[in-house]
Amino acid sequence: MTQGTQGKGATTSTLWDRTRRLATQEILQTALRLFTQQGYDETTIAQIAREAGVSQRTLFRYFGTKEDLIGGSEEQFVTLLTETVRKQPADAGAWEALRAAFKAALSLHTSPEQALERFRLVHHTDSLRAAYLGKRVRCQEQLLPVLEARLAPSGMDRGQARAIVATAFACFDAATATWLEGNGQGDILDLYDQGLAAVRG
Amino acid sequence: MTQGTQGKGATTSTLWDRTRRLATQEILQTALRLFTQQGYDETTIAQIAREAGVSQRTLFRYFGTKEDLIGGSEEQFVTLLTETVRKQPADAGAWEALRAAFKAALSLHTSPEQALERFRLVHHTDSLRAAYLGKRVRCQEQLLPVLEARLAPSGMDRGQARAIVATAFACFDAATATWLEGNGQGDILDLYDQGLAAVRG
DNA sequence: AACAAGTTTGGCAGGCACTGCCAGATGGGC
DNA sequence: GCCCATCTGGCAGTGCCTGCCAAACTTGTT
Repeated sequence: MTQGTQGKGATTSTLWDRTRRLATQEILQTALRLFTQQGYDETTIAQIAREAGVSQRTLFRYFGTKEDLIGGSEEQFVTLLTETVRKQPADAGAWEALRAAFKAALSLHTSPEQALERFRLVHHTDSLRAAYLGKRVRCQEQLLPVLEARLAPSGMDRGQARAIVATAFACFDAATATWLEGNGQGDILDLYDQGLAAVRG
Repeated sequence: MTQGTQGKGATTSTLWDRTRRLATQEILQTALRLFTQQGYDETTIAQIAREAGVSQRTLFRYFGTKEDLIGGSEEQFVTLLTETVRKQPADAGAWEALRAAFKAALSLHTSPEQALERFRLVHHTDSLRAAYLGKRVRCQEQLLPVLEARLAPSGMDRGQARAIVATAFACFDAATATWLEGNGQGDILDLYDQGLAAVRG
């Protein structure tokens, strides 16, 4: 609805878009800084807005909720996951496709340190964790139809496909939890493989 | 903290406790009725309190949050699950123990119709679902140490145990989702078995 | 360079969940 | 019947979030 005549231009040159991008980054950085400094619940929207130099009203226009100030948008995440799965070779099974999707998702983080910091924050804050889990199940639901095609040849019904997707995400979560417990030691994907091996063994 | 000199008496005779129990039921019923009638988000605490005949302040003393007005307390749930697992015979594997725990949890519902209604409500309301998922992972975490003993002989480490517990819960959730999709057709535990079979190949 | 049109912003009022505080009502033990 | 412990209700206040409207700004045109 915003820019209709943009075609596929690489650098969106309009001043509005640039300012918007800057403000987004500024807000996001400020929020993350304050959250890690004094805790999520102890940080108010008013404070973030003040220190980021925008009004509360504008902040809420950029990010719908306080929880959104943590991670990339859910939409972006869903797109990445579904596209990655879709791009997998036709002969790849559902498990491989899901693994590839997780790998792609993990590569979004700029550094393991930042990932650790973020995971820790989400993991230790009830409201944040709940919000994350909500996004997670919505991702699962979006992924289900994409994977059903890959599972139909094996004679799997919808319910079983759902169980497989849910299991993959569960093992991914378990892997990040274990990774977190070890303060970022090792590779999340390795932990994921080990967990899945224990389950499917 | 409330009654200390109660020992293990069956009928708590104090008037206070009886009134308290009555009020709890009244509030719970009113809330569930209003939620199903007009939706969770469209129902305010003020309305529930008014129709249940208590003040908002008292309602919040009985139930800490609006989400708590839906299901049994998290504590009760955790206790049931852990106790059930603990009571399983020593030679039962982790998977059987978890299955038994889910079976026990399912038997808490008074009727499949009520269970369906409740599940539907939780499933369709974002905030409720997020709260439920939060409780769920906390249950997982409490269950982990109980199951670790059962898994140690197989040479499973903590991370793998976590993956197994997470997978069981994931398949349980997938089963309820499928059950919900079929409007309560079939048995949740059967769906759980089918899902787990698909996962464990 | 000024103008018209569309978009974004900020401030205000308000709703809702939730909490701390304090006075008043109520049940329990003597 | 009395005192103490507990519970209740109302009030004010915080924090997240939304709708609304006027002011400021960007853009394309003349």
